[in-house]
Amino acid sequence: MKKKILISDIARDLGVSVTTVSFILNGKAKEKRISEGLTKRVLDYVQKVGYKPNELAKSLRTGKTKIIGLIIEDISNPFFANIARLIEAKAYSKGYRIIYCSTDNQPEKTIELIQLFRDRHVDGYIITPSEGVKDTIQSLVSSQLPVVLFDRYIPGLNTSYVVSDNIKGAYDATAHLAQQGYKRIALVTLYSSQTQMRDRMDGYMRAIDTYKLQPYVKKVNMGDDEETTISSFSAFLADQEPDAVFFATNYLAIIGLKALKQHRVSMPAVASYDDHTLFKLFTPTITAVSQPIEGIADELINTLLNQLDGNAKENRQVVLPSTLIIRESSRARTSSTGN
Amino acid sequence: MKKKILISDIARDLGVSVTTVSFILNGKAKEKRISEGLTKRVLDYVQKVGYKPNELAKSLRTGKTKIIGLIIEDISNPFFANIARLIEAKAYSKGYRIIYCSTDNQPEKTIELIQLFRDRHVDGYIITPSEGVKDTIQSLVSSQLPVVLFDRYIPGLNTSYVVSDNIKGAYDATAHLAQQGYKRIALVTLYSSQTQMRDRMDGYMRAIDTYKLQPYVKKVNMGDDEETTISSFSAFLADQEPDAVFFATNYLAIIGLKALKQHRVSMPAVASYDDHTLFKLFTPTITAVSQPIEGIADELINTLLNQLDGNAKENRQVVLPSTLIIRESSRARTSSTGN
DNA sequence: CTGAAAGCGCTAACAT
DNA sequence: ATGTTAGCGCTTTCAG
Repeated sequence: MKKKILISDIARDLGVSVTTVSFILNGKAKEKRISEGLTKRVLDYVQKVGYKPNELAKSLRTGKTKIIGLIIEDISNPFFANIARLIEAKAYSKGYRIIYCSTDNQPEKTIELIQLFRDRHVDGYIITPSEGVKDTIQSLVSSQLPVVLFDRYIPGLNTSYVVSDNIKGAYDATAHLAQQGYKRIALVTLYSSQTQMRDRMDGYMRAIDTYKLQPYVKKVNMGDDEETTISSFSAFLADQEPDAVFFATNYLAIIGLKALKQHRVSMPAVASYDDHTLFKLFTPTITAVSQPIEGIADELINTLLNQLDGNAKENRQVVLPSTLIIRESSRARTSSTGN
Repeated sequence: MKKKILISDIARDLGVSVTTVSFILNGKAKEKRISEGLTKRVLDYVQKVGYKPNELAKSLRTGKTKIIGLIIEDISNPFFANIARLIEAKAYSKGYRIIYCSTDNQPEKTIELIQLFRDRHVDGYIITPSEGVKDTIQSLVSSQLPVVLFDRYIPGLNTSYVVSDNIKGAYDATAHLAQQGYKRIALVTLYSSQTQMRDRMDGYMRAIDTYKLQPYVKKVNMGDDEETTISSFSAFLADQEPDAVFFATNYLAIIGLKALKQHRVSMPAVASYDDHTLFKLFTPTITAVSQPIEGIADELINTLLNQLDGNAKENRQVVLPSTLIIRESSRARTSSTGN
């Protein structure tokens, strides 16, 4: 149907040189002082025949693809999905396209994806680094490629990043539970030394210190199947009998809620880092630390575009505040429940 | 850090021609009868210096990118997100990469994305078509590009597609509600003439016919903000007083549940097309028609790979069965509720 | 078995 | 102001 039409075709048809057409097409008509008339004639003709330059050839020639690679932990987590959507929209308006992939937080997959994006010559990278990818990211940075990390960063690696204030967010949630009268406040987190997890633990511990409580920490394995995690968590509940539980991520909270629902133990107070649609609909509604999604997306794309434009003197390291959203699940502890 | 190394570099270093290296790299050593020894020597060297061919140049030359474009309605909907993940994994194992984007079901965005992918010369397309993109898809097909639609298809356009049995799924859910003793069973759906919506309506109506009930249909606008939809739905509930509601999609159900939760009307029985994590956690748990996600992903990728390999005599149009998952929200109607 | 060379479609010095 | 032309890095025909 559509015969592929080339820049040389349109040059020939119009009796001008390809250079002229190329200049006009790339908005250099003014700069190269090409006549208004000709410019318009070319543009109109291009429009008419529906000429589209071969982006592959263009990229090969210029070394630019106008593509940003977005490598995130899990596209099916609403937190990441929403950030992805926002970034996509913002990048789009700046003439960049996004291609994204999920890592499932697996180092091998992350490394492979970064390699894939390198092969495809993406212009810049936005990454939620999993553990064990320090070298790979390092090599990106050393190759002068624009990179900005988010949700977590890599200690000892000087890159740009955008994260939320995990310490304060976790502190606020824990302190809130303490203020509501809960005494045995547990933290449910992952076996993970990633910065966001470490910081949430830190925030939790600081609040525990402030209120002179005892810590109860349950760690679970990211990779385990849901059944295993549920029963392990249930065992923890039975064993430690916390009267409040703070989940370090929304997917941990969801698994926890499943466990609570299944095992019909008496419901402790609950709070979670990261918000989720479910939290507004669960009975009771769930208190959560909400990250500033829009702000994170803004900072990410601005930081990256800055680097892409070459205006990046230094790396930007942004920490944005989270907000505690208080819902039913952290209602003040009733005396009847206590002793 | 990494000096970009070219095929000519490795040819020079090894004292052979680029042709030889290229042949070896592309697995044509045997075919071209290049000595085992040389083949190994080249491969080892390539390995050692970490040579990576420039995929851009390769694509420009061969006209193949080994990339599949995945254009879906909404990556933040778990149904689509999960399918995307499965497709990604399967494509990956066949040497294809996936790049995906969301359309928000907007025709303009869909058309733009298809154009973008065309510009990037993706080898094949998997698309959830929004309304009003018939011509664009047509032009893809006419240009002999491998395309397979899913979740819905475009009537009057002969393409491959993979959908679930929407009529039967909706029929089953509605019939189930009827069998449980509900009399005023409402359907909540979108203003949309897309095939999946039309078919779900159809299935609902057939069940209504079978059980000699009256239909109650509420249509809402996809584009409206949540508030508007909630109040419009609440008005419908107050006005029509259905004793059971069947939602045509999971996001409609979620909005509906929010409305029910907010307005504290007496809870009707509820069922939804498409499952969702939330449905297992809501109180009551929500009955849902679950689509065979794995099966859909399998069929999609197989159909597309078939076309990519050129073994596609004809278009494949696959309809997969859905499964009704009965949960608490459709418990038999109690006499106390009735009259 | 291996090498020379012609492009894939485009951009941008360089020349005019 | 516009045309000529040399590549970007790779694959692949055609000759040895």
